[in-house]
Amino acid sequence: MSEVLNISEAEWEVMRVVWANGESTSQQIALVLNGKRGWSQSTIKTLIGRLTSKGYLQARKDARRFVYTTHLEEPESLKLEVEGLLGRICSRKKPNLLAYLIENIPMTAEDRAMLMDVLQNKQVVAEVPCDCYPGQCTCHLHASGTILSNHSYEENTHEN
Amino acid sequence: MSEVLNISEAEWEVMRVVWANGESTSQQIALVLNGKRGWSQSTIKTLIGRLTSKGYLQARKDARRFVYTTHLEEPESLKLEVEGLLGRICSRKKPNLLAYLIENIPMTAEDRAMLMDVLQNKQVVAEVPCDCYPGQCTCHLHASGTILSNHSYEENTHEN
DNA sequence: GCGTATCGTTTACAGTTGTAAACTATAAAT
DNA sequence: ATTTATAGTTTACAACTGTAAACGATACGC
Repeated sequence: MSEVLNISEAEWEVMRVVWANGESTSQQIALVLNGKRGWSQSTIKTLIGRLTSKGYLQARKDARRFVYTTHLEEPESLKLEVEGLLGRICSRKKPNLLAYLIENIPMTAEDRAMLMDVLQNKQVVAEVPCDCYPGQCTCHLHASGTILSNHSYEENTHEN
Repeated sequence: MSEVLNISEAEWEVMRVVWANGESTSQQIALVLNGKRGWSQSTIKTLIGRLTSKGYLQARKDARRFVYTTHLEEPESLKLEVEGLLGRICSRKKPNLLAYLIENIPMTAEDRAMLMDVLQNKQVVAEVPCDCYPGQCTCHLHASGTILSNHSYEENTHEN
């Protein structure tokens, strides 16, 4: 549960059907995705084929047709994808993104309470280190000013 | 600030340099990305070219060279990307993803307090509606228990 | 047994992405 | 003026994606 997934957007649509329904035939998948995206059976077959060779779907012969299953879990998969995206920004900016998401994801009172709880139990650190490659984040711009050991981005709100 | 971005992974690396340094020449960008990814100047030029034709970078002639800038903001861009990913799962599952992120994103006490605050002020809804296409989410499987009006996918989970 | 519907497999083909060499223009150095 | 360094533009090319038609095998209806 930590390698990088290689599921394209279109392939993801197929995975969702299998995640939602468990064992699925290409026909069932095609039914859903023909409705949702207008894709032909051919297209679905191609996508299933690709997912199968990538190892994300398993095919079990059942009488005349194949039944497809997956060992992947949807939540895990999405986590991997999201983590991939989060790797694109400085760690120090991630809490702000979180704030944005909290503001924009609709939730019930229970959800909120649950998140409250998670947040309350969250371990914090004294400082979140900038993990960007120098030149890709303003944290580093002033970092080497006086070489002051390791922490050195106290006034990053402005640059030159 | 709401269209879908089309910035590939490699292109994003270029954007980060411009976001971090503001006006940048291809040379500066190449310096950073040669260090980080080992890419040649040629590669950088290609990426810059693509970003420019996509309209994500603007080129201003400065003496003999071009200076590149962007009108995009990094946080906005990432939000768009993340939102794209979030569109891949049922809205009802998003709060759980949030919990996961809170648990896994390192933050300071201030960050946590800030998020607490955001959470405390968060408007909640009585119920988060499932926004999945039928057949791509289990929410729908049981949703039609007694209704059976227009939708007709109640027994797709099995076929002969 | 023979046509027909149904699967799965092969082939197709254009667009995007990663990665870069080759080519061209031009300014700087001598 | 000629070489050389530097910047940008064109061309390249394989892998991956989106989308599907064509082909082949086979089971079902009659």
